[in-house]
Amino acid sequence: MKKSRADTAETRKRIIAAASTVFLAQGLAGTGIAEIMAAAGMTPGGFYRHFDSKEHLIAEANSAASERLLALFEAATRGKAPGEALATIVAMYLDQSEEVSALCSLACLGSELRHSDSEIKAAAMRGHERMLAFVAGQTRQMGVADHQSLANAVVSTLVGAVTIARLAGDPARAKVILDNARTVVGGLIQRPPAPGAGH
Amino acid sequence: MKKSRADTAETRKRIIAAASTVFLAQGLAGTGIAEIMAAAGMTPGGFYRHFDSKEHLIAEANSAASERLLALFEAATRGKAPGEALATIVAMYLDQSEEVSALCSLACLGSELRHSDSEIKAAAMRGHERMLAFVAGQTRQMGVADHQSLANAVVSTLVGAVTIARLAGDPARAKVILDNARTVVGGLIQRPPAPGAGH
DNA sequence: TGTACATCAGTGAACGCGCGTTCACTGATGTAC
DNA sequence: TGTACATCAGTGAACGCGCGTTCACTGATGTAC
Repeated sequence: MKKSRADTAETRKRIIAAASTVFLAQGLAGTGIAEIMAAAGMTPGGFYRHFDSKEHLIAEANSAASERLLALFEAATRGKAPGEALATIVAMYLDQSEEVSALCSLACLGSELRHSDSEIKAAAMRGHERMLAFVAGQTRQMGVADHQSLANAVVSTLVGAVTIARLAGDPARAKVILDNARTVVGGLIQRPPAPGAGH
Repeated sequence: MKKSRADTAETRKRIIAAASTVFLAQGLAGTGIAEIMAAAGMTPGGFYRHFDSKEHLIAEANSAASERLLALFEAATRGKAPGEALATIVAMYLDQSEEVSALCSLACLGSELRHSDSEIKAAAMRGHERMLAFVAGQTRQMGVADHQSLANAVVSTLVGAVTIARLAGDPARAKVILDNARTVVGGLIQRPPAPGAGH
């Protein structure tokens, strides 16, 4: 049952979309090819018509996830002033519903990606690069002196807070972690640290 | 070849110590029982005289890791003034050599722990609790208004920065991430945000 | 435009490897008398 | 204190399950003429 070229491309996208969702939710090791294919409405054997290995799919799924995350950031901040825009994405990312943070490979898969092959790590780091560039674009427009440092630290805080909050079984505990991160990052954005304050 | 009770207890500790090191370095899924036992100088079969399952060992290895991390923090800050003490552990944790951060379950295993069973997650969160208590103890003594919020955000930033830095294959990239976190956290400690600044 | 054939997406069973776990066995330690 | 026996830490081979991957097969699509 050969499919038309359009159908084939469509199927490939469907597999990546399914993989992206399931990997982020269940982890890399915790998700099997059969499960992903079932989520895409297919049987395991068909997988290898589209990808050479699970590793290759993981790399593509990560790229797709960062694509979606950045698209959300851009859609939510279009036309907003830099300060407001940054506050918006911080709030979105740290929202307890995890609608946004569940798309972030760094927070959902961070430690697992570290032990994956270099192609996968490179894809994940491109995601970090893009997120960082987005935040740094905001801090730069806000006129922050060392806008790169601040942007980098903000991204680290967001990723760390969500990583820990996802670990906490207790929603109340997760809320405290996310709320505190939001408060402190919010303060940081409104009143950036003086240059060289770290030493 | 039965061993004396002291020997048995010693062996158990040796397995936990080996497991703690190898798990943190290679990840949970990436480390087999046979490998841990070899690192402890034994063969796989002996494992089950000491532990019911890999899961139980993981929980104990995490507890041991947080024990060592906190012991390092305490040893390094003994007799120091709160501000100086906090700056010291931030610098230790964010050091690129990873001598200290390599002991932190949250940064090394964060996303993998999330999909482990609840006993393991509980052990990891006890580690977070202890680290948070240590940092909050410092910020409280420093007279920070909302010392709990600040401590929570500092811990999140440390964990996030190390998680991302470990992912980066490039040491220069890792250095930038760690340095920026140190600079911004340093500023935060010296000049804490005004209460309610986040909104 | 029609026809014959090659291509190839998808199926579903089977393979094979890795790894957690089990097991029969060994021999030194601890205990009962 | 000495002797006989039970206990049990550790060995190393084997088991068995899960999962990534392969494979023979199907049948619809695309292409050559």
